[in-house]
Amino acid sequence: MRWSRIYLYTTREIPADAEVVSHQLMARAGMIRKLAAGIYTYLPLGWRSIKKMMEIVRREMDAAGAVELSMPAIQPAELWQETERWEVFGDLLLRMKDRNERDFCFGPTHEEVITDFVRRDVRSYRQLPFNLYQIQTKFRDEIRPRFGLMRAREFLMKDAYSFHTSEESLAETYEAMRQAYCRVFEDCRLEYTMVEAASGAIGGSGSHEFMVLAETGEDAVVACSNGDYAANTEKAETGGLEPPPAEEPIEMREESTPGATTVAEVTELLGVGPEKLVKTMLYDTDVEPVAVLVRGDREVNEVKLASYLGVNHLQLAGEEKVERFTGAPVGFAGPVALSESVRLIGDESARPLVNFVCGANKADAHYVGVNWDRDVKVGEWADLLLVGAGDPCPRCDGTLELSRGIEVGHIFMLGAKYSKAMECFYSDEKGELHPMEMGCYGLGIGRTVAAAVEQNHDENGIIWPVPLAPFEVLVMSLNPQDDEVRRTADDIYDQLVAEGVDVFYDDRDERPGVKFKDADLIGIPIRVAVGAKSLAEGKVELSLRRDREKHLVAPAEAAARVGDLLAELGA
RNA sequence: CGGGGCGUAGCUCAGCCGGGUAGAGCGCACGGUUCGGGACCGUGAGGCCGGAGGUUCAAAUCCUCUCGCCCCGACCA
Repeated sequence: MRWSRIYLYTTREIPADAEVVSHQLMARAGMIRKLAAGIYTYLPLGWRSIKKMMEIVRREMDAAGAVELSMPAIQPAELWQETERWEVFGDLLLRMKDRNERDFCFGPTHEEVITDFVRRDVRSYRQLPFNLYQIQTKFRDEIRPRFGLMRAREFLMKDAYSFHTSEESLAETYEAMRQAYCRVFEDCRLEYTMVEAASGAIGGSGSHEFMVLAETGEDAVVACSNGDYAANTEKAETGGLEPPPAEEPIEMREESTPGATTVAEVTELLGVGPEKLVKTMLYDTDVEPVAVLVRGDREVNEVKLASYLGVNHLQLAGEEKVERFTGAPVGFAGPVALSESVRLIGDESARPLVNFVCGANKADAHYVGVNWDRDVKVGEWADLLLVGAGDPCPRCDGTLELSRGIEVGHIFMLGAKYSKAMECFYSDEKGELHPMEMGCYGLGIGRTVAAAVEQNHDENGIIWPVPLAPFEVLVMSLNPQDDEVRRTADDIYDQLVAEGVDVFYDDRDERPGVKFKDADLIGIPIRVAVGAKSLAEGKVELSLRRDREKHLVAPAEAAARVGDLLAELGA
């Protein structure tokens, strides 16, 4: 492909709304352009990288026994009402009506659609298991789209769904998918990690996320320094915090703490450490108000809390509600003699505390010397802790480290959640009906490509890993008005094309400086520069985008040497 | 949805506080000089100042409403 023929315009300016480097560089390199919030055009250069990503995914899905199909993007409301997700998804669903006023949505995922047609076709255990996938445009009306392709509203995703007669069979396919995902991200040359994940609104038992590690990642992940545990912080557990030293219970008494509404202020005033405090967090849920007790120096994990309570929505109670439940302004809530209408749940982090401090449910006062059972009874204890760096590993004696990642893949063992709700049954050998066991496996195409840019760039532009590069080789004529230069560059380009090399040719009538800058920006891994200077000595220049080290070779050898370099890069 | 910010040339932005001829850089067109890391000189085109209403002799500028975009938060198969 020649630059003069492709539609490609780079820019020096960073678009005003591009915040993260992948968005900035892909926009500047003429790969993507925003049409509306979270909605992007993939320009020819960007589309080439996207297509490469899709081919890698197809190859691995096919190899793992999945079969490709394509389902509708527009889906009728009735299916979503069967699983109650028409309500659960809320505003995330882009809803629309057809001319007959029937409700539809633009599919954000396809569990309902696939379960619907599978239940029409599949009757017998003999037809199971199978695994179907598609690569398709999805739409989720995110509250806050951002970061270019990393968090778009309209996006490309590979989603696969498997159907089984048993959990064992599901586990087998789940494992095959897990390995296929690892191969995909390895094929892309990305630094990634697999973590245990919270399964969220989609439901199900087991779930893993694939995270590409990057500073700009929106998810926090923890990993044990010994490598035997990694999880999304939304779900991560700890090995249990160090218990406080044993003490004899002392008498509970009230202390005046005027204006001390934060843990820091209370501990300062009373001269105790924050780990001696019990923080009482009041939450509003769809069902009932809840008070969560957590050690003063720690935070509540709201995802764990929502999943423990089995609710979809939950938020910290507002000032008014806090006053209504505790009879005190925000900052003085405590479990002692708290309103009966509030469900009291203790986090395990607070359980071992003795003689602790907590709010007195009245303004400007805290209790000290509080003890469980004697002073306050907690009916429920649960793990609701947000893990932090340095916490003990739940699997070994290592400690947990925090890092950030971009969620590029997520696989779930759904179990029978959808098959039950939608009556997707099969009959077994005895003719008895059972709901099918299901798995689903998502992988963000555009997001992975953006993640690759996050991980592979420098101050001059993108440094594509070969598998995702829009082209593998760039030939540039530095002085196209010079006949010999142009002829030599043409020859090398033609030769590479003839050899089937994935080559791009900057044949534009531009100054060398412009071409070098553009070459760095679009980040094609191998560069062949043909210019009057080196050609006078009978040479052209080969270099890698990654190290920019120049190698002079005779024009006649250029194509062969490019082949060597490609082989070295494992293309 | 709550808090904050921004909509002015194709792009990035000044001008707005304190109302009075609409600007810069980049890009684009033309001419010339250049030609190995985003050249230089000259000339030029290009704007309903997001939209609607209001105040005023006069509005990019002040007021009201509205639409869009961005940031922080809540949310996220």
